[in-house]
Amino acid sequence: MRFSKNGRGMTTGYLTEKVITENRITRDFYTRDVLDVAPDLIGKNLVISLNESFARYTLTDVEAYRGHEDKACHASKGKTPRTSVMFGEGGHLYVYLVYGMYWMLNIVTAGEGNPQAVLIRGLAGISGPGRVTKKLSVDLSFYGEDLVTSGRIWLEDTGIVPAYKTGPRVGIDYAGEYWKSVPWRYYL
DNA sequence: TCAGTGATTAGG
DNA sequence: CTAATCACTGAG
Repeated sequence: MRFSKNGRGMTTGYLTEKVITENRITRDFYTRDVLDVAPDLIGKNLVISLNESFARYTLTDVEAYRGHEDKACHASKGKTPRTSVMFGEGGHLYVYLVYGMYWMLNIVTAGEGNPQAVLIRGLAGISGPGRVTKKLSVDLSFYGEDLVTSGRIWLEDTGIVPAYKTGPRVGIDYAGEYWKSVPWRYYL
């Protein structure tokens, strides 16, 4: 197998069964509370495959959205067709369009009936959630995709646990002072 | 600072 | 059906 490295945590190569299964993160990781899952995502690898090849990126910036009471969480307004996946089992993807242009990629956490998700805000070498999905060609076809079983997108453990920073979440002015200030953004 | 852009949602 | 809203980005 051949690999190339760009020096910023990204690798590419040919897709094999070994690549798909080795070091893959399993269900238990995702079915925990979002405030435990989100910081643990920093330093993990996101792997995405296109045709016979794949690319691997290190997660560097995420935000937690936590259930009914979190006014910034889309699920706080109740279950709708768009948000329904968030009410299901952790490990699936919640993908939606914002401002008519940008797909937002989120990982659902916790168990059924406990709507939580983590927004992927940045990867090594890619800043901004809209740029992440543009670079990875993630769109609505990834809605509901299961990171535990999918053959085209999943997460890998790296054995690396980097130190991270926290801060308030971005772009949620509508959520009110308290939810706006909660430090649920985790980043390198 | 601000326009672009269209799915989603609540409301009539 | 209408209209408001929006977990953003790039140009000026």
